[in-house]
Amino acid sequence: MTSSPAKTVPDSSASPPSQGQGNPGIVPDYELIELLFFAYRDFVGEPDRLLEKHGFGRAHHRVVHFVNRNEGLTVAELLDILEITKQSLARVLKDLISGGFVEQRSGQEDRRQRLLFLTPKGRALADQLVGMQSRRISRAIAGAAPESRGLIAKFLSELIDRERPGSAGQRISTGTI
Amino acid sequence: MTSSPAKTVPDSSASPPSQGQGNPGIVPDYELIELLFFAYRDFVGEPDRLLEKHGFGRAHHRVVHFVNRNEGLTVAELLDILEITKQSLARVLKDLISGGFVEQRSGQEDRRQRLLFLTPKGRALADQLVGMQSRRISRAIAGAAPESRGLIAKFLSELIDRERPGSAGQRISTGTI
DNA sequence: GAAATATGTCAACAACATTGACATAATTTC
DNA sequence: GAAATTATGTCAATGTTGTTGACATATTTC
Repeated sequence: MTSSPAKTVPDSSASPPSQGQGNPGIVPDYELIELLFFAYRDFVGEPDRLLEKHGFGRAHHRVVHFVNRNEGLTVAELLDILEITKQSLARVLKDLISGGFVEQRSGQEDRRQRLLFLTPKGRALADQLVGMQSRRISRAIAGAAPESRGLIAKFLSELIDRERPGSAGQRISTGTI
Repeated sequence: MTSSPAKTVPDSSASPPSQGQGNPGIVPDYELIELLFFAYRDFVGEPDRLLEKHGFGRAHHRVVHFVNRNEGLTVAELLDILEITKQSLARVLKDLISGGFVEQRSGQEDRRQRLLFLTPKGRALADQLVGMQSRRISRAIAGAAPESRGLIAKFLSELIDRERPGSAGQRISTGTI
């Protein structure tokens, strides 16, 4: 592999590949599209390597994260946030419960509900994961103008779907969150 | 499901879940962590729905995208960008070639190489995908201060790993791209 | 008491990733 | 020119995460 490395993200020169034919009036934003791809990959890649040591994957990460952020939430609420099926959640939840990271308690008002909580062990893991992602964000934003953070948050929240009823984006835009 | 929707992203109040115990000095950045999750999900979710009509998935999207962006690249270069295994690539590449979206031609200097090109059909698909993602970005950035775009691009590129040798991040930071 | 709800579980399947081994053709090295 | 290396393809096996659809149980609501 002594071949020249593929050019990819930051090109300002480079022959225009296909000039957005069939997309009248839209300026192809290759740069941000690819930056989102690479940035997200590495952003979740680092947690992945820690999770692997516990035999967990990304799905476990999401569950631990949102239970940490919303202790006592119901299974239905978690499904609503993650937008996955009951079965997909059940699988990873089972791992997390049997591993002693997550606990279930019956709801007091409605005893059909299984409220989800982190154990101290689960909280420690969640904190580690949040820590590494927060550090990465902090590094990435360091030295930038003070208004950057707000602009970035605004941009990301505007990327989220507003139409899909019940979606995270929907809940954000209606202030239900 | 008449239960109250789970709070998740934009909370400034809310009881602090675990206050980053075990992460001395790190301020947990729940907001950006979750915005990245939701934003990326919807950002790739829209393309997903178009790809489904062709019987394709995300892996096909990535291949079409990077072949479009780098016509004539070799299989090895594509593997290098995607950071997946030969087998994973082979599977989707086979679909794309048999479907008439991608073409292979032997290299002129090195005839072992199979250079990858999009057919007009493949280019049309790539353009559609780039179009919808570009529109989403454009909408998200509309009305923001003119310097926003640069700040966002900087932030995202800073999220990318610089250490991993040969990685996209590495290539970016060394200007090899 | 009947209907609706919250959750759990089972079976089957699909997409996408992995590893490791091996085959072929072409190029490079000595 | 023979040997080693390289670029690619392919096979078999496996794991994670997602899906659908059906069904069971406990609890709440009407």
